Amino acid sequence: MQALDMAGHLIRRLHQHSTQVYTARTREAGFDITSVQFAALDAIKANPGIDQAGVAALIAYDRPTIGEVINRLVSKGLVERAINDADRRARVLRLTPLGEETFARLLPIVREAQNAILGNLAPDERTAFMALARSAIPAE
Amino acid sequence: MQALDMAGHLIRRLHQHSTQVYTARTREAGFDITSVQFAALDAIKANPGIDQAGVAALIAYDRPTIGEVINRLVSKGLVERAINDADRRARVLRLTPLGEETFARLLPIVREAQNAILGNLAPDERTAFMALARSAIPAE
DNA sequence: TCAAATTGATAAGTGCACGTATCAATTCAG
DNA sequence: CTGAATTGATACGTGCACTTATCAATTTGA
Repeated sequence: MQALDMAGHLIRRLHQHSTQVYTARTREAGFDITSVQFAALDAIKANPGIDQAGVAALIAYDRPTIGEVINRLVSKGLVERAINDADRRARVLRLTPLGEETFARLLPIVREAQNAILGNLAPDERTAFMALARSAIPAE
Repeated sequence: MQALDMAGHLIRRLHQHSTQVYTARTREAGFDITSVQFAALDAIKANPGIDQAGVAALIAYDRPTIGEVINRLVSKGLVERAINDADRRARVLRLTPLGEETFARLLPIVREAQNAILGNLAPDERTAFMALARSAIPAE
């Protein structure tokens, strides 16, 4: 068992833990919005009129994945998608009123989940971890 | 854009980066074995005769996922699966000779990839990161 | 001892995550 | 100005990752 203490394995375990905490907290609060969907909502809220490729670039996903994520957000009534008249290839995205309201209610829960994710670390360790993580991630 | 600097998002980006480095290195070397498949091979090599549930527990996956991973390893001829006569529910797993040989050739490449994954960190930062990651992951 | 609980495996379904390919729309270069 | 390259979106395929459900085999406990 050499794999267990490799960086890649630890990072995967962290990601697994992070996802489980996120899902548990948001479900408890009555939401059915995955972390990718939340990130997409956040990007669209901050950049109304952005297109799908823009969202993908902002939150570091590939376009096919984001296309399907947006599909789910549209079918949940949280996002509206329209053809951009200036560039007819692009789909202009905006939060619906329900999307705005849902995001506002979800945000504090997601924030709280972040503390829980690093709940095994002391406050100064959390800061150190976040700084190291930021450095380790390649620029783009 | 509040999500970008949240712990969950940083961890996801790290995981994405880690997977990309692993995949690039192993593909370059001519292998088609994912990181989960490698972890499973490692667990089976270290514990010949282990069953699927044992592998899942060791490397922290759910049983259905590991079942499919083992399927792929069996169809690649790297693992053999037999019914355990002592407990006929269980499938006893072992590396085939090809599995042994493949693992031996793959191991140094995977090890090298671990350094590359944390390539943006200085040596002492890597140690610190690994220690914080270990602490952050829940006990079991 | 035998019904109940547990355990190992698998099936079915959802949702990423990414590579590759394709198509349409736009931009750019000669 | 027009053919080539680029860009936005989508389709398709693979491989996780997990939940829930089901079934069979085993263990257990009254």
